[in-house]
Amino acid sequence: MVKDSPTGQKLFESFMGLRTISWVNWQGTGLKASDIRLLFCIKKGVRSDTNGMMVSEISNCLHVTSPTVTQLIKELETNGFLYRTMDETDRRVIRVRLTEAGEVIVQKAKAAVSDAFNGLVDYLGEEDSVQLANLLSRVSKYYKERPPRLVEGEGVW
Amino acid sequence: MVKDSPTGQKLFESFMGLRTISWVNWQGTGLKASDIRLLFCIKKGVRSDTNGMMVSEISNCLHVTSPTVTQLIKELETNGFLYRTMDETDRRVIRVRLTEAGEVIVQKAKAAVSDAFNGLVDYLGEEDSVQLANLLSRVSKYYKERPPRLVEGEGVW
DNA sequence: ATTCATAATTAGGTTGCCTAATAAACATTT
DNA sequence: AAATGTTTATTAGGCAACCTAATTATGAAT
Repeated sequence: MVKDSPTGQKLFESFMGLRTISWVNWQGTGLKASDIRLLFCIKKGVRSDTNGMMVSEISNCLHVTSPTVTQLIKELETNGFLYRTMDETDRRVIRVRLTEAGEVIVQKAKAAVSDAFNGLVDYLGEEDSVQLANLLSRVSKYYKERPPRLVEGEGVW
Repeated sequence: MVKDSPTGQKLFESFMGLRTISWVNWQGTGLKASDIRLLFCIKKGVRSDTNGMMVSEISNCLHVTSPTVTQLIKELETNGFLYRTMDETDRRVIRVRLTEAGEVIVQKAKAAVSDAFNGLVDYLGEEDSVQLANLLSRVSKYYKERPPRLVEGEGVW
């Protein structure tokens, strides 16, 4: 028996309303949103990992499958924003790092993010913005801990 | 000169973390997420409009272009979940309404939403859930009022 | 030595949008 | 009334951002 939850419905509608928002205009970088996210992910991951990032680590970080990562990497490598090296101890593994050009793009992209989000933060106010970020983090955490149930049978589930 | 905004960066990361979440499992309905959103939109819009919804109204409601709406409608019409009629006073306009089968699917889908979101609402707590919904509404409103700046020239903008 | 598991890749497909061009009907101007 | 412009929906075609299944190479375990 499913509980009727107006709050749940409201939340659902709110999240759906965000679907088509294009948060940042990346045109200045000449790259696509998915490319930038990948570069951000590597920038972040390599700080604490001098070996460069594995495809599987990136996959986990971005919540996408490894074929998707391979695809993204391939394009960005030919454009010279990152490079791969073989892992020294496990030859199945490749290590991905930013090139100098990649670092430059990341800086540009960060500026674009600031520019895009300053307006929103001003609109919401600093306090509410922080709270929103925290709530959204909790939402992500919830879905990470509790992956969606799989369906079989005839009901809605 | 762009202000450095850690709050903006945090918000950005939080929103990006939501990207790949599949909020509701619609398999029980046999339809895709975009189909369900369209049916919800019509269900909502026709309450206050006995004439059925125009393509342009749906387009506005879902924040997608009218060719996208036409495409969605076409599929759902052949599946028998909605039907079109010509407007009586303006022959350019078509009016879209749910069929009985469409109404049934909408009810099923609403149950699926409740089922999917009850868990999240429990996790966040009722109060925080409501607050989150409100904050997200404000975000939507911000982007509706203030469409993204267009780019030209060489800077990040 | 064989079997199993893991890492990355290749190939091909789907979803969910988009833009540009077109057709039909309505509205406005001359 | 005719021409022009505008609005509505549609058709055609394309792209971004993912996915699954199958494959190859290597490493780990029995």
